[in-house]
Amino acid sequence: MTRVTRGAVGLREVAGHAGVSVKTVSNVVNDYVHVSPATRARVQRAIDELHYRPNLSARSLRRGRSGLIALAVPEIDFPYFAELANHVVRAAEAHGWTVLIDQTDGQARREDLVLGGIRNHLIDGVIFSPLAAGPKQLQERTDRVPMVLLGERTTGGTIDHVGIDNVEAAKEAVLHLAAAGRTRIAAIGTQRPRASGTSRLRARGYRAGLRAAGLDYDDSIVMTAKSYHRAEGRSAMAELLDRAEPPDAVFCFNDLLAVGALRAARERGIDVPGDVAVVGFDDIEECTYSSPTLSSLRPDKARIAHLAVELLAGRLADGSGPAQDVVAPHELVVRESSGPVHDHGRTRGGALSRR
Amino acid sequence: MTRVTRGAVGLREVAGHAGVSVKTVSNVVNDYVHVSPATRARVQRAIDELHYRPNLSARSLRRGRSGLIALAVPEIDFPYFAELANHVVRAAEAHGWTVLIDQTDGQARREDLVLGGIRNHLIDGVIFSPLAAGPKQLQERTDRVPMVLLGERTTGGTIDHVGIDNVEAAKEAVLHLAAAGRTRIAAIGTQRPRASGTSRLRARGYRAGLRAAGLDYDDSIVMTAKSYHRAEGRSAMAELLDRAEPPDAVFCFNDLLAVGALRAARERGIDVPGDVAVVGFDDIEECTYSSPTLSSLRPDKARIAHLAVELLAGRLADGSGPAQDVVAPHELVVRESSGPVHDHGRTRGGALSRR
DNA sequence: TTGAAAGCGCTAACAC
DNA sequence: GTGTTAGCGCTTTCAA
Repeated sequence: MTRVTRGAVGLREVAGHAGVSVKTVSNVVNDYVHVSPATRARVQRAIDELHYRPNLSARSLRRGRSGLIALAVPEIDFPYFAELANHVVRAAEAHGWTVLIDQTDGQARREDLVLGGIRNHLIDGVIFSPLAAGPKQLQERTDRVPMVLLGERTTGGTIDHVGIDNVEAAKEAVLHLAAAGRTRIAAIGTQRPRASGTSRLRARGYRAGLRAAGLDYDDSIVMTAKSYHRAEGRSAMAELLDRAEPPDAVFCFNDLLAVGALRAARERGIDVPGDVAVVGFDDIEECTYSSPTLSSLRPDKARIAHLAVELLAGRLADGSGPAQDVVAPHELVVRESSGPVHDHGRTRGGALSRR
Repeated sequence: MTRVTRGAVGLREVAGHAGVSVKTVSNVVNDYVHVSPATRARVQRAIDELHYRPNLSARSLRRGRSGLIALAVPEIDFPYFAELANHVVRAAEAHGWTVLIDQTDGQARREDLVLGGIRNHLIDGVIFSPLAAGPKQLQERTDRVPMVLLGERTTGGTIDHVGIDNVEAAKEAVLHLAAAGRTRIAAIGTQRPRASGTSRLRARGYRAGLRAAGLDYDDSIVMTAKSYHRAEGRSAMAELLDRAEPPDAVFCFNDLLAVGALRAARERGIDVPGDVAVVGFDDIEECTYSSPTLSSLRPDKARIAHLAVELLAGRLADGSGPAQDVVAPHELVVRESSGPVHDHGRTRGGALSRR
């Protein structure tokens, strides 16, 4: 086959144009030290004139590193994941890495692709927030690409993990509600018994919180949510509020559920926090602007992203060593939805509530 | 240099294991037809046993196609861009493409990198939503990678473009407010005079709407916004409401500004829509759940994403042809924030408003 | 239907 | 400080 340039200008063309060898051009492109200023200038001019750009596929093949990492999340338009992605992109930048988004929809089939190394040798590492995949699938992966898991800690896992203490965080939320005098605290967001992920941990924290507050666990006010979208929170809350004995507080396992719950309350003229307090989880920006503003558990997303990227960096520098498990801090942020009930709030709540 | 396998298993190893040539394995991997079932089965078994995964960098280098497209947006955690990214990822999937996120922060320097072909030969195309880059920069790009622009149409551009009719959409929003009897309609979201992007188009539509409704343009109630974040909307609305003659309606150039505006109103006990109506732009999901729910202009995001991806696909199949400019549909969605004022709303609004 | 071999553009070992 | 060259793993032309 004869040389076909495909119209692309490569090192060779630049070298020819500058009257040097490809190696020298490569040295300039890669900012190597041992290039005389004069040569460097000449090469740089050739690069500019020919609009040369290195072929990253070729570089990646040769170096064995692509400078790409994948972020595999259920849905990029979930505010939590969008905010997290933002932080991951920024943290990755510090290493000169670009982030590639893998949207799994939380489907087992698509998560298996991530675990199976669908993008082998194209990405240097992957940050993975699994929904369907359980500990077994995670252990059995055959892929060699460094991986950092987000979300639930796979007990005894061999894969690096970054997360917050979900049980403790959920417990804090419930204790906060109890301390505010709430005695009938519902939960929205449990999932099918064997579901992996954070829902189980938050449910455990919810029960622990009730216990610590001396409150009884009432299965009838624990609502499952098929997904963590706003619509699910709305319908679950609607069901709770339409009961004969509605709760006086609700702990939602994420903020979208909580926003949906606020909506359901508003539609019924039920005052939050006057009649029912609401606490969410994730502290997405929407919490600060909803009406009422939404109390929430804030995981340190920037920290999580930073830690995940640094763990990857560590694996890339030195693949060996035991799996690490890093716990990022969290914090309860109290806002109107579970804050002190003001007089005018009470009055209005009383006037409007219970239709 | 001797063969260094780096521990990775390649076509060669599979071929050896299966007792066939490299070409045959390649044929199997690429689902070519002329492979006998027996051979295929044998090769497949070798692939499974060795956990072979094709090296995508090598494939990309050889084929000249990577299967990667970039989506370059200001911030991925802007709900509009997150939702758009979701649609782009799905649309790209239909072509077997993976999406890589480039976050520009709307900074000229970072947008120039996109235009300069920072990821040359690594991505097959780029969907770019510029903020800082003007028509000049866009025209002068030296990169050969197919690009589709989102947002403002660069007049007379040589680059494919997908967008909605921003002027018409903004006009509709204003006419809707006028039809509801509002006579003092403010705007939030203009930017510095020479700013590119959609803000100028929406400002033009705003003025056109006022004119069509027979209302005067009042510069004093047209608020600039440095960015399109919620906080900006809140402070701009606060300023408007604290005036001696506050507006009776506000058109915000995006939904985040509108959400911030709702917050400012709520903080002052001013009823929406009783005292002031609010309309946003983008129709992010948050609109459906805010209190009150938010009227908004809905660009068909799925359509935009689909069209952008298809334009790229067209360029990849046949690079030639004139630049295309496709207009996606939009629709005004009226919700509580600008809908009819109900009695109980009025009463409550009256009770609470103007402290 | 399968095999042999060239070469995509780059980096890095080695020579000068 | 600069040049020569092998080869990363794959696809593809050409031959068998």
